[in-house]
Amino acid sequence: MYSIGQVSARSGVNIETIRYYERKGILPAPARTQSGRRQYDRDDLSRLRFVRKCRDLGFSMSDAKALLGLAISGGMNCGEAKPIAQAHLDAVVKKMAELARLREALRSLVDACREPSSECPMLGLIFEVSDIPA
Amino acid sequence: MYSIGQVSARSGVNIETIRYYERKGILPAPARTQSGRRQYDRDDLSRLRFVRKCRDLGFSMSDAKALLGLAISGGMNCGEAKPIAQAHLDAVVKKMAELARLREALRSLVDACREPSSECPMLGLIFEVSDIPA
DNA sequence: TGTGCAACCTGTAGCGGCTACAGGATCAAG
DNA sequence: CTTGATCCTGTAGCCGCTACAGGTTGCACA
Repeated sequence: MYSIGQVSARSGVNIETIRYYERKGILPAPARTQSGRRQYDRDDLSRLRFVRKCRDLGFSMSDAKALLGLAISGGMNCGEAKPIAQAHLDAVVKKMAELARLREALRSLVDACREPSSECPMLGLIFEVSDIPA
Repeated sequence: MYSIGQVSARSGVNIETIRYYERKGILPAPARTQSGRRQYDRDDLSRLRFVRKCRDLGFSMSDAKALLGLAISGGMNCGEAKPIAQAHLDAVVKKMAELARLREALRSLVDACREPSSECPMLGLIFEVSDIPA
């Protein structure tokens, strides 16, 4: 039996965040002591760590909730879990492509500022691109 | 002279977003007609497009505000603009590295689900990693 | 047994960057 | 003169937390 402070320390998840997960229904509400304090058991801790791991992997909270549900409900069926992970993987790959474009655009802007000029070419470029066509 | 709808169409920025930028002080408040409607001139439109371009480049709103300020205030000095862009570029590169790690982790999880199994290995892996050490 | 402080509780508000209303005023065309 | 598009303000919601305020417990030590 752990207090919220203890599961926080053991999971690396902020106390406020744990309560937040509970409020949002990501985690089931744990038992309470007579005075109303949350009391977590080993399974509660495992679930919290699972959610934390999902978040570390970049899954949304609703994905984390769904995956935890699948993991808990005996099933553990790839049929449902894999597409969630695959979709997230696809999103990550897509995001990386976007960032790569951004990086190149930023590089060319920063490179434009090689020699010190009173009229910053970078700012000029941003203005140019946004010049009035019509 | 453009209405807010016209600058929205010409800049590709949502009407509500334009008003939001004004509220947040990113853009200066434009003139108004007698009846209180916003009236934008060419410069207003240029500024809006500049901000939009900054946002497209992934700059934060406060960066966009700062860059616009530098671009407007005659100065256009690289000395102030370049570090902002460089810092953002660094952040983008860092973010890409994070995403690359994520992508590999997700790939190995998804790959674990090659052969159909009733006990999804992916979910097992997430649980494993979050197993109770102490 | 008192006392002091750490840890807990609930509820609410804030962050960034929008988006989406509600409920009203105004404009321009038919 | 009516209709419908466009505009106005103000407020609330989204995500995933984080940070309070203001109150109750639990526990160690004198």
